[in-house]
Amino acid sequence: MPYYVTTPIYYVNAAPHLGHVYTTVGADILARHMRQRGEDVFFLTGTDEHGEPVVQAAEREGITPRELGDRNAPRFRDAMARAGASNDFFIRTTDPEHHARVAEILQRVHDNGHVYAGKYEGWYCPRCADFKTDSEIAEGNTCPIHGIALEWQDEDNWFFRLSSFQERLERLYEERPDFVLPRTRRNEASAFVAQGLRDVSLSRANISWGVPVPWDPEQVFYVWFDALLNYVTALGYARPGEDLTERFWPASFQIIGKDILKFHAVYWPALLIAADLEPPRHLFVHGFLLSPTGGEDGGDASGGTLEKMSKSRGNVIDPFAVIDAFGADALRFYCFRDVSFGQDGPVSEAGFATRYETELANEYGNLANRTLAMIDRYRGGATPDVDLDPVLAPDFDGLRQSVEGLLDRAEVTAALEEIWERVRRLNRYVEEQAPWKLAKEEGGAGDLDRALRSLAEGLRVVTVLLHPYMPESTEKLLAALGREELDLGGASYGAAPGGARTGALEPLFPKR
RNA sequence: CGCGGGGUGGAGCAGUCUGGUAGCUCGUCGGGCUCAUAACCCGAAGGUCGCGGGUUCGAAUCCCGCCCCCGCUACCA
Repeated sequence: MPYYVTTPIYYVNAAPHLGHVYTTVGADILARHMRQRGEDVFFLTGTDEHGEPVVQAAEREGITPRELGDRNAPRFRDAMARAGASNDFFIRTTDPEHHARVAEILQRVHDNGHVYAGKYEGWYCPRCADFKTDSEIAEGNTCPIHGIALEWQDEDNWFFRLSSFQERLERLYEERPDFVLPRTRRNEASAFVAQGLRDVSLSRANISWGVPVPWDPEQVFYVWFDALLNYVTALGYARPGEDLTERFWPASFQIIGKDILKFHAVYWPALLIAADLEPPRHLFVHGFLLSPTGGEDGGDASGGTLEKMSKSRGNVIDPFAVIDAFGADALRFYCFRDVSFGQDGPVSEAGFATRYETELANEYGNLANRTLAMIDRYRGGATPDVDLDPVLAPDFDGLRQSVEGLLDRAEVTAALEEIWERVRRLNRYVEEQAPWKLAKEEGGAGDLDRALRSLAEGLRVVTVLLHPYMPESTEKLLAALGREELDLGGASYGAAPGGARTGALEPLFPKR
């Protein structure tokens, strides 16, 4: 089955931060998991480079918008690679192929009768060459950027008949309750639509940085429309000489943050329908990573209050510093372990340190270490080729199916918890069996064989399942176990035979 | 004002859709073990699940009302 997963495209007017990494890794976990299931996967991320904020950011730095994009887009590309993203393509909205396809699709929307000429009215800053929304207007009706008085103006725009899609959208939410996940987000979107929709302006006359309107080249499309379409346009040119649209559209999962819910849950499906395209199968809306502020040192979540991380609040965690110090796997694990995917939740350096030490180092890393050490010590580095201990079978029975079911709904955190319960189970199993005692007992050899073989097999299963979360570490561990197969079909207790040669392994998550 | 969330032992959360004597992690206290990254395992203390009413044999879970916190309220890519 084709499986297409996307992240939002990131706006190049600022530097990559943890929020970008979070979204991308969430999508990456799904992509990697589906590849393990043998699905035909395409995973897209990229950058959004048009719009007024980019023009202004470029202005401040004395460069052109294109130069700003050319400088910052690679930063995002590199950032995602460092976080372990396995995206199949990286789109930039400045790609000429994207421009061509946006023009083509929106021309179709126009020809289908969903576009009309209208007047956009609002408070206008002549220096910004842009209209301001209520929230963007500073004290005394001035521009927050330039501090000058705003003028009430209107401009001739093209409008998209969003209002005419109200009924179709309501039906979409009704007929496909899982279109927007988690369910609470669907309720939010559906309630918003039920309040009634206004048409939205589709183009801008006063700015030239964007995709020109094909039937009115004096204007460019409003950046949101050009940006949203990336999910479709990329499929047209990601593989040279091949059009993947038929194969992968509609997208299986589009991962977004809750701040852009409206654009994706309302504008986006309407636009697609207007263009004779299908809405995506699922939108998954994640929450924000919150950070303690106002506490003494910001390290203790019990201190101040929790707020969305942002540079201006000075409460950001630098993901790249964490990756440099602990590795991408540790960061990936932490973000999806400590905060339920889909909800807001607090993150902190103290929380990271705790999870790293207690779970990655002590529970998982140490489990790997003691398992390999015992196989080496008691059996010369060969996993005994004997029958498995049936006592563990019930604990692993249905695990793979359960993880698959959860990840089918992008329940990334719940799936991780399922797996982690088995990591703990295996540590308990070691205590129950006490191989060090069996090794000393007369006639304990058979029991010891069985315990070591079962332990290695259980560890292999959880490691295969953990691979999407921590790709590097799990591959190292599987190599040390002598079973490198990643296929999810092998993620059941007893799927791999005994008799593997184990190898040496440095601590996966060394303590600091 | 309207809409959408949330309020669960010291901290952070799950459970609420599909009612059935409250669960997880961290922290605290006590015990066990020695294979292992002084890791691991077991046990204990600690909660009237925001408040009030209702439905029910039975409610954190369903219904009504109220209080407090957060987000959204249209072009924040």
